[in-house]
Amino acid sequence: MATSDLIAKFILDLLENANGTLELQRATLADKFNCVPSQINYVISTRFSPEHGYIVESRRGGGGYIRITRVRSRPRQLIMHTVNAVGDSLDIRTAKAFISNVVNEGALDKRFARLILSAIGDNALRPVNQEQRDTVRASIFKQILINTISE
Amino acid sequence: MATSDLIAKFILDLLENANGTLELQRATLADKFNCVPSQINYVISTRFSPEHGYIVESRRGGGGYIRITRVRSRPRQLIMHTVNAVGDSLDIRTAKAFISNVVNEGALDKRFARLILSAIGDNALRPVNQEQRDTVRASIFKQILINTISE
DNA sequence: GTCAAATTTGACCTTTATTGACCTTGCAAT
DNA sequence: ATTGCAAGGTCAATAAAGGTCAAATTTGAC
Repeated sequence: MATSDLIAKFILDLLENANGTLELQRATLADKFNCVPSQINYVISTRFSPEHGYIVESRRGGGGYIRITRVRSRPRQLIMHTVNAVGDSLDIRTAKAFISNVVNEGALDKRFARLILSAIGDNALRPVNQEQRDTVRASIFKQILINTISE
Repeated sequence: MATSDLIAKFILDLLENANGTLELQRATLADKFNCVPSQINYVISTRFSPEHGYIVESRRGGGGYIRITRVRSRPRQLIMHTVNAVGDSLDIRTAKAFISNVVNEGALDKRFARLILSAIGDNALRPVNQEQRDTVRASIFKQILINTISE
């Protein structure tokens, strides 16, 4: 397993035990995993972004820290929030982040998630030219989410 | 026996021992069989596609992998039949007909059906211009159906 | 023996991870 | 205010995977 995955898993564990919020020292953590400090930033920005459902705050200087907080909201709300967060354009990476967040929060079934992914994946959108893909992706994504909660 | 067959057999064995799911390194495997890495893709796409009942996921970059999972699927024939019946273009009326047929046959859940409809409806495809819509619709539709039978 | 399908190869591309040099901010002792 | 250390932040270069596509070759049916 890649170092970044291990770090992410470690943070996830901490969050679990700490009931959704934690503070960590970048240098210390980097040391624990024998990596450079900036890799911690990499992990945080790729796996603990707002799209993934986390808020990250930090402070530099003596006694500095990085605080990660997991945000939860009720399913319907979360989905609407997600719909609103998606703009007119959506790349596949960001889409994946949104989806995994919604799944993690229990607001969406895994099977649905996979189905959505297949609908907005590059394979399905092959007939759409590159410049338009992200726009179409955003549209489909939002439409599906909206339909998911209606009824 | 052709190399591709040997590779396929090897993967099949691994799947057997690993109870239906496995992760492999493309380069390593290619090395083991003295072939170029892309031949692994060839084997996977010709013998472990969703149509054959497998889900393949992968990740690039450091610590990358290819994961193959064998899946159960009962109403596969009907769905595959439908996939094959859809050409390169699909208007919304025909799509609805296909979907309701599959639903009536019990091969697809109603909720899934609704989701698919919202993904290929004119609302979702608004950003796509008229001339291209049916093409895109066909592509998304097939992609979703194929993914539906895996899982 | 011919032709189409399947396989094999390789050049080139994209994505993800890792690393390190350099930058900014906060705090506290002068 | 100034200075110095203690954090954390940024960004670009490089490395480490896997993906794609089409040309070349082999195989098999007829």
